[in-house]
Amino acid sequence: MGVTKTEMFTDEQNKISLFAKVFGHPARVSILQHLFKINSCVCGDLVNEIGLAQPTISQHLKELKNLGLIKGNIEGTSVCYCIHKENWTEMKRLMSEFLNQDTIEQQSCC
Amino acid sequence: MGVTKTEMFTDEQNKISLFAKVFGHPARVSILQHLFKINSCVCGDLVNEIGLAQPTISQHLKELKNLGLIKGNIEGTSVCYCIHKENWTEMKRLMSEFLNQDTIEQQSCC
DNA sequence: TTTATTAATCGTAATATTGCAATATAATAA
DNA sequence: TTATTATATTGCAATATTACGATTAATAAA
Repeated sequence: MGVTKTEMFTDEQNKISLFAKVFGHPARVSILQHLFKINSCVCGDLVNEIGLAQPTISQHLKELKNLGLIKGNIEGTSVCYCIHKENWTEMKRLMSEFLNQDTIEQQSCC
Repeated sequence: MGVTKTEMFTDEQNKISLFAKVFGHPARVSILQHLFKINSCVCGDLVNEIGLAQPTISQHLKELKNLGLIKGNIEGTSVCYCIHKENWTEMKRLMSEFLNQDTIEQQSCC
């Protein structure tokens, strides 16, 4: 197996888990933090910044792009990446709602 | 390979990705939502609630327990699970900081 | 004690993920 | 045209994840 049974869950649950999954690797966390820190397009230096091989970084970037969290602009021979702010905001709404479930009531039992 | 090179990342980046990874499966999202909805210990009915086999649910519960997000109390033949509120709050702080990086400045370029 | 009930663990098959060398592609520079 | 540079894609090996049947362990009920 190894295949997730998405059909038994709601769209929201599947969406949350898809976003979470892409954050489930430190390289992708690192890439996003770097893009936020620079706060502009980053061309090239992601491979030097993070210590993984170029094809590996390229693959991680692809996953972030597939989920719409970053966008890439071709600039000559290089590609410049930056955060897709609108989509990030939308993702954040979904994840925050999930994370803030605990603030609704308070009466733990164990 | 298939093995994550954690040694090239900071503790914070690895921690974020570990929490995110556990949210990266809809069954675990669903389990947590159910525990929050009930807002008390849940004994047994998680297997009925979610449509997966008992060993599968047990495995997902173990992962949530390993990260400290839930706790289980043995009650007779059954085990009662609930959210570990303190650890949830701590996790939330870490994840929120990561998610709210976009609010620091605003001057996208692409 | 015997029998049910409940949840954990073991074992295993199927699939997914990670990482990188090799190669391909695309744009610019000489 | 022919390098050169930067990124993407392919192919593959190693490992991880998901799911579940079978079994085990532990308590409760008869």
